[in-house]
Amino acid sequence: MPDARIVPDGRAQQIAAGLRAAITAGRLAPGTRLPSVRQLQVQHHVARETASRALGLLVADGLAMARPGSGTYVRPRAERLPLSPDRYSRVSRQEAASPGPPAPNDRPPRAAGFRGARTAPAETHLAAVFALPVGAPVYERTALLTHQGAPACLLITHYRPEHLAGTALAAALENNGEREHAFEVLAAHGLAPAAVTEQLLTRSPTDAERTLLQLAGAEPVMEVCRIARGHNGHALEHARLVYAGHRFLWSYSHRL
Amino acid sequence: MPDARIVPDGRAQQIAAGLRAAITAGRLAPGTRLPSVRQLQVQHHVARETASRALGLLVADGLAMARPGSGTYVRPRAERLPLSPDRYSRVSRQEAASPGPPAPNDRPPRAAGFRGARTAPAETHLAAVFALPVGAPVYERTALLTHQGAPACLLITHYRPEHLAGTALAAALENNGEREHAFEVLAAHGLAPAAVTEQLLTRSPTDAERTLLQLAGAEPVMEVCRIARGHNGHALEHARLVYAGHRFLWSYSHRL
DNA sequence: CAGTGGTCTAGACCACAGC
DNA sequence: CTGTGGTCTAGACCACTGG
Repeated sequence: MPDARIVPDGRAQQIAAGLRAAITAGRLAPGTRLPSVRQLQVQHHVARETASRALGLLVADGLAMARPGSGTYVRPRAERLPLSPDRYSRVSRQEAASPGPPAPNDRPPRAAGFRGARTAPAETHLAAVFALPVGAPVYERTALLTHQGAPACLLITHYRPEHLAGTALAAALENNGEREHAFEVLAAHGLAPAAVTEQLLTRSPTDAERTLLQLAGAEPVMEVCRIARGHNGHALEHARLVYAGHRFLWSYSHRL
Repeated sequence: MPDARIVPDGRAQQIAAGLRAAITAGRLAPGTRLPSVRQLQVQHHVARETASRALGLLVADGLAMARPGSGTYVRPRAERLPLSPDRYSRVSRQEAASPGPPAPNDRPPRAAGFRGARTAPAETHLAAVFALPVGAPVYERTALLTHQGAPACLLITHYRPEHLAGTALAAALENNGEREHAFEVLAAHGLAPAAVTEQLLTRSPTDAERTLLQLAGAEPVMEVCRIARGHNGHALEHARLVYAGHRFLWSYSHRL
């Protein structure tokens, strides 16, 4: 029961602590190359394995990234981009007039990387959302969204097939992805969402997510399940988004 | 640039993969003791260190927990408790009539463990929220909330001192914590919140959080900054909550 | 090519759990 | 007391980077 483990000691932890302090204090700027395994080995009079473990601890913390064959580098710390439901209703007048400081990088993630679309059978959860029988066909789109040039979010979206199959809306969604939010495309085709519910959870990434989102060490993902409904309450869109958790900030307001 | 690392091989990874499959497939029930380091060593003809690393990978994944001197055990997977802003306005009629299945464990976390209260000087962010000069005194409460007997959430709450200092409200908040949400206590004293904004972010826990919340491996925390405002728009409460991220699910609805 | 991180080995010592 | 996980050592091989 006494499972304490307050603060583990050990040579590897000590070496890591020294570097960790230097990084968080800013003495080692992002992008700087850390001492190599062999340098740490002689500096601290430890075995190679121990020095390697010390750097491994920093990588696991997300403070550093290892590039085999090159070195271990201080990881740049990205600012968190706020995401709020306002972005669903706000018209994208981003590039309006002034190129001033108020809008440096507050553009939501846009599609890039792979994209795909297909018709797939609905599993139980999805079928319930759309009030369809299990196994009924649904229209599915997948995308990898990027922000500031880096992968930011995996996206799987589902639609009712009768809304999309062979319609202009489907083509519009295909050719979009770079410019405007899917909600704007839906609205332009007479399917404006009237309400959105979002469920958020945080967890460790899978191996696939870790590589696709370029996550380091123990950085978590934020998994968001979003359901958009029309004025009649029927589901228009079901989206499952897996964000690189360290790059965003989710903001919600509620009147009591 | 080609930083792929699709799926790392290595003996330790292979051994871990076998156990991981057995766990996720349910062949190894939660609570089961995994093979010991020395058993794995002879079973797979590897060095002790390698077998130890294999178990370490499972612990890092949150699939297992190591109890030194005893063994390594399959970690119980907790259900996620949904949290939605509804809980702020819902009257706590939990123990009303039927003890049926609809309300088994959907009670929000309640205070337990340490609690504290003091007056502290406001730092810049807090001062801005309360429209006070930096360094002005604010009333601060800390608590460790538990759910189903396990630590669930660290809580730091701030209030304007004139609302609390030496009032019945302060005493009520002190003596509460077990029964009702702080908002109900505030409302009972004429300070009913009219709007709430919440900012959520996910990150790796600090060492202190990892021990206080009994987090295993790479399990992330969800950090929530909540600001409750009265009808005049002035901040009534500022709360910073750090949840054990794997045990909850945050739910929000929004009308467009 | 020399230097990098990643991994494995065989052996050792420690602190702790539980009988 | 035996078995447990945790850690360190000294040495080795590998695949890779980058001049």
